[in-house]
Amino acid sequence: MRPEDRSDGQKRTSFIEEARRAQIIECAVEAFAELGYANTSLARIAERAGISKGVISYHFAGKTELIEQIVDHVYRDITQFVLPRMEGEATATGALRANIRAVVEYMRGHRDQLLALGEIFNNVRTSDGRRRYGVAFNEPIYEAREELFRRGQQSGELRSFDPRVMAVTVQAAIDEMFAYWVAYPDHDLTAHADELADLFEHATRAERPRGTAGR
Amino acid sequence: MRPEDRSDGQKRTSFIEEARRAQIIECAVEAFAELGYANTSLARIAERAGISKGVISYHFAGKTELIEQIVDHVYRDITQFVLPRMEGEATATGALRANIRAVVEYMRGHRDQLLALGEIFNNVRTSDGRRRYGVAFNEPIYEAREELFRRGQQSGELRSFDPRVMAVTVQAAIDEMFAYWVAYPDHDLTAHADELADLFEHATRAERPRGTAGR
Amino acid sequence: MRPEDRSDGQKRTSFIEEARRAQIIECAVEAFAELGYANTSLARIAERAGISKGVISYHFAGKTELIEQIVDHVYRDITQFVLPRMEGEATATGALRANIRAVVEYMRGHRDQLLALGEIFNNVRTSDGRRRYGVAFNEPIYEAREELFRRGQQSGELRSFDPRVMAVTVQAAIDEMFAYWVAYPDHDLTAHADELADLFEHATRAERPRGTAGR
Amino acid sequence: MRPEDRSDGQKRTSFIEEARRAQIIECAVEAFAELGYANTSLARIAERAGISKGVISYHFAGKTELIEQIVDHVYRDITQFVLPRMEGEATATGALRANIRAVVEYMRGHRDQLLALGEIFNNVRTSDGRRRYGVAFNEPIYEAREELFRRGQQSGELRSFDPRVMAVTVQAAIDEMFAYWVAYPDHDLTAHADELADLFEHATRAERPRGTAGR
DNA sequence: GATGAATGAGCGTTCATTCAT
DNA sequence: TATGAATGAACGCTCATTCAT
Repeated sequence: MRPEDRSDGQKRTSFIEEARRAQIIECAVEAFAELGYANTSLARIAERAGISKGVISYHFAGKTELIEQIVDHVYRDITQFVLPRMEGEATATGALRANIRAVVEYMRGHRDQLLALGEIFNNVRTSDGRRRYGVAFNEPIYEAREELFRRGQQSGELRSFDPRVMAVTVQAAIDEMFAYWVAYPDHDLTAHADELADLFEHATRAERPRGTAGR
Repeated sequence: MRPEDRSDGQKRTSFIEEARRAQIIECAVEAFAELGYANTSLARIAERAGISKGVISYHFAGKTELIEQIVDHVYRDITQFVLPRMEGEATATGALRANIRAVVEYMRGHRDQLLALGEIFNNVRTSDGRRRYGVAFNEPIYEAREELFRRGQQSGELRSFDPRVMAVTVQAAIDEMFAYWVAYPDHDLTAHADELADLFEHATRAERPRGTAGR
Repeated sequence: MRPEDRSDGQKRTSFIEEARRAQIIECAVEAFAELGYANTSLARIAERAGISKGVISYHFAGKTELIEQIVDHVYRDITQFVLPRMEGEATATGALRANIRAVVEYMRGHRDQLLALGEIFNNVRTSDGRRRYGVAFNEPIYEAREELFRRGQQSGELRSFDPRVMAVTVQAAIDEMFAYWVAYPDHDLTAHADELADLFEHATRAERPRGTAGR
Repeated sequence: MRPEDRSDGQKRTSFIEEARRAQIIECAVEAFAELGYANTSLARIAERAGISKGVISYHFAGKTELIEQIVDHVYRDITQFVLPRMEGEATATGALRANIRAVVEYMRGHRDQLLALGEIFNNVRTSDGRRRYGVAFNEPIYEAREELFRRGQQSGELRSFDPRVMAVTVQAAIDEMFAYWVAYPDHDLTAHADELADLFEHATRAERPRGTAGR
């Protein structure tokens, strides 16, 4: 029985327990990133970690739980990295630019994590065949960005558009920037990020009224 | 033994042969779309087609060839559908809008095909572990769209931006629109398409020179 | 229904029928020789013959009958070649030497046939797991050679030894000469054959009585 | 995952691991001997061992490794048995006779091992279609026997003949003696062995010079 | 006479999982 | 805590054979 299951609530996880879990998660991330979802078996992960295959089953209830832990771990990591870097921006445009830059900065240091997350999102299914981590999993991100756009529209900074479509599209643009960089590692991420920021600035900002130009 | 490509080019495949191959491809597309790549085995495909598992091996050299045929089939289909609908547009903005609308129209009638293509693109790997259909597979699309943007920039219709980033981002926006619609089948595709067209119109059109308005 | 099955006894096999059967047997021999028994399937044979797989099943009751036909064909061929070349030899030693030389001559022109025969002998089993063509299949050869040796012993040409062991060993020596030549195609078959003839001459000839030497 | 060769060389395989491997090898030998190469599948071997099919794949990297282990095992076994029994023989003729007797003695107790080895030698091929264990695999035996004959020729004990042909023929004679005994289990192996020893003694010993006898 | 099409069994292999130690 | 050992299902694929045309 793993310590976590203890009912007395004491010392739910030992240090060594946590270290093993972290090590396994790390190796699993590497495996998913390098080999792809379909080619990543528990045996391959164990091989990378230099441990017996059974150890994974001991520390995680099954492949499903291991994957959930990976998703949790990476998601928490990204959020902790990106959110602080978006604070203090007065305008929606500024916040979006900061958002994109922060994500790009994260990408550089966490290529494997993001690749693994992508493999998992694209492939993991529930037993009834539906995606386990569908678009719906992005809802928090969409909603935050929607809120950002809505405030910008209310303040007159941004033009009128569907905030949900814009939020979804921004995410798609960022994700594809990552995929493109993975495919072409020499690709200039910083330039791409700036282009994206410009793109969405033009796409969202309020238009100066045409008639007033000659005033 | 299936009749191989004859050197004289005559009667390469019989009618019944083609029918079976088409049926198998169709069922495979359904399976990939519904079950996802990792859960789609030849047995599952055969089950859907109501045939014995070995029949697939009889008509296709292997799973690899079946997948290649699916990719070829869908790619040819989508190209034949979209390209004609983009002709006759004078402006880059108009062409892009027509492009988005055509793809949306295709999506409605070919949800499974596009889903299957996505599953295949995201998962198929060569024996050395690299993606079989990587971003590079989108190169023709990127280049066509780049050319469109470049001509728009030269004519003064569009502002200055990196055409490659814009091309990549347009594709990402379209792909994500599809994924979003799959996740939320009640989502208004037409409205989304129009929003995208507006978005990229704002993002790409030339800015009226600030100084010339005689303020 | 194949013509052979006709009860009226007329024209049991047509010319074209025989030609096809001969062609299939020839290609099967090649396949067994090149690929080995385990890798030779009806499909592979058909491929070599440039015919559909089903044709073999049409002309032969099954793989079993095809193999039987091959054995019959090759056996008859060998016998027809070797026997005439052994006639006219007065002594047992001379007959054996002629025998070895004739077989060697046959080997040179029928490498594949002998290889195929070997593959079949070593591998074909009856349904109860026993060898279909065991050592027992060599009985006619053994007996003929035994008879030769026995006559040589009666005439005083040969010393006293077990004719059966000698007959078996001669066959083994010839078979291994063939295998060795197959493995080393540059090996000098003629020299090997002469060595064998010498070897068995020394091994079989009557010894001059030791005591009489000083007479 | 089976514990691979550790770099520190410690505890490479557990006791139970070795026991299972030995058991599987033993059952595989039986299966090859009884059923023949083509009819021996991992499933059949597992059936004999009373274990699940996957267990074999767990203990051996694949069918190839299992077969290699069988060959290694039997080869080592036979060498350890025969070599000591050939020592202390002063003459080449004596050594050869001891050799034949030792092999016969081994045959009696290891019928299946030798049968299995034969099945494997005659059938296993590399992926390019060539024999995995060809005649070349007998080279060490040939060379040792060649050396024996050569020394006998130099000492004047043996007549002049091609040592390689003689070595190859001796091996063929021994192998065929085994095959004959397998086909006719009541066959008198001891008598056969003595006949062979006589045969090769006559075939190899120096002839008394014809002229010196003072006829 | 000949063929394309299909079948069902069996192949070697990989997998996630279980369990006694 | 950790592991080696084992399992049974499923995988992609090949096979000899059957059969309607």
